[in-house]
Amino acid sequence: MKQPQTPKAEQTRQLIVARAAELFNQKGFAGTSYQDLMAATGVTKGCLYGHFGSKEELAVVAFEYAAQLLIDRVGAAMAPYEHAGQRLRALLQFYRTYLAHPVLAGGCPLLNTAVEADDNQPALHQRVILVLDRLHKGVRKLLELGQAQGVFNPAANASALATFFIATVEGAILLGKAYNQEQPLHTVLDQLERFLQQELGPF
Amino acid sequence: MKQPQTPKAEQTRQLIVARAAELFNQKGFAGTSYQDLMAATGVTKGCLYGHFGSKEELAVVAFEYAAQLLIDRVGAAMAPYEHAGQRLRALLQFYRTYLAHPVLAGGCPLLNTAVEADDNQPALHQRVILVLDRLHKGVRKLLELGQAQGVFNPAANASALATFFIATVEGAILLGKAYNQEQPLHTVLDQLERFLQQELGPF
DNA sequence: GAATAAATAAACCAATTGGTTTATTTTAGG
DNA sequence: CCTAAAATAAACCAATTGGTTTATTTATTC
Repeated sequence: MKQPQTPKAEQTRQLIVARAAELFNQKGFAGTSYQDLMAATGVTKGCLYGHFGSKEELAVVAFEYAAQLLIDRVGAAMAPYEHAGQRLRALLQFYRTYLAHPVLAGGCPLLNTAVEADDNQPALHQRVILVLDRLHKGVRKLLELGQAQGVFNPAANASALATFFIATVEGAILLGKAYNQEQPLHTVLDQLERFLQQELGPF
Repeated sequence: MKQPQTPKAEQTRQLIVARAAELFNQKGFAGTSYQDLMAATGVTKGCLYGHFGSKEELAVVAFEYAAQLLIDRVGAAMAPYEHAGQRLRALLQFYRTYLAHPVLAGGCPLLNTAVEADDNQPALHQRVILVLDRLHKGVRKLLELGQAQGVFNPAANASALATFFIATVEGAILLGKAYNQEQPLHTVLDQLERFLQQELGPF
């Protein structure tokens, strides 16, 4: 059953990917069965296998979809600004609303997939690293932009701060989800902002 | 098959718990089957069911074992010191060696279990929260001790810093495991230490 | 060494797993 | 409207899942 990619087929494929991404994000790879996928997509097993050769293949495509969604949302949050300080504030603000407006039901796909994949799914694990790299590069470039603009302390270690930013934000989401409360998320982001203000200068 | 808890039975039980804790920590709850458990423990399915009524029951006991192990190790790392600054340094040092000397194969059980359980296993999720609370309390008390000893800035928000500490450390472990490198872990912990120095004063 | 407890081996269970195939129906586009 | 593509329904697969039972063997106490 080859799919010569008619518009309709492409649309079905996208629906599958979007719903699968949510399911995997909530239940994990091992915890998601084809029955779950059929129920969530409203599509037949035959149709699923028509589009994706295996659960793993679907999971990889779904993760890349989720990761792109995340990156797009982060980008959109910062898009209105060009001043690096404003962009950084927008980025922090994006994560402040993460529990209320998650990119995907089930929390952060980067966090969830990283944890499950690192010991078990090499294909997914590899993609997680690529996305972490993209995210790190994005944050680092933002900090370097601010340094070039003269608004951030030029002596700050942009790369190390980007690493720290990602770790802290992911930890904050972990706590927020675990407690199902905004408070720990806000607490952590407030402290993170303090720290950044101090390393980069006021922004 | 009731187990009137003879010393031998207790010993077998502990072996099961220890090995199961590692397995669950590596493969997750959904990803671990009784076949896996039998292989890892070297014990029969009948024996497993003799000691634990279900996979979930075993997973809960195994998580509590892992969590206690973590708390004990953290405590042991700080035990040699009574000066709060030294204790805090020991705590940071403990996490610096976390990848090389993890409490349990598969990374941090708190991180792993929190991520998988929050949407799927209410029994485990509940225990995760209890352990996060204990950990938070421990860190907070350490900071308050330092304030009482006059070595930490008394104006610092001990509770918020404790939350921040846990989030950042878990995020650091996440990155270290994802990249399978010590570098991100060290980078994050170095920045965390800088921040703490600044909030608490030099220690 | 006898009594007892613990563990094994293995058969058994119904349900589900990931995955395949095929004939049929639905749908879309030229 | 007709063709080709897409999706369905359903049967099928062997393997595995979590879980139970029972008779037997192995250890461990006292």
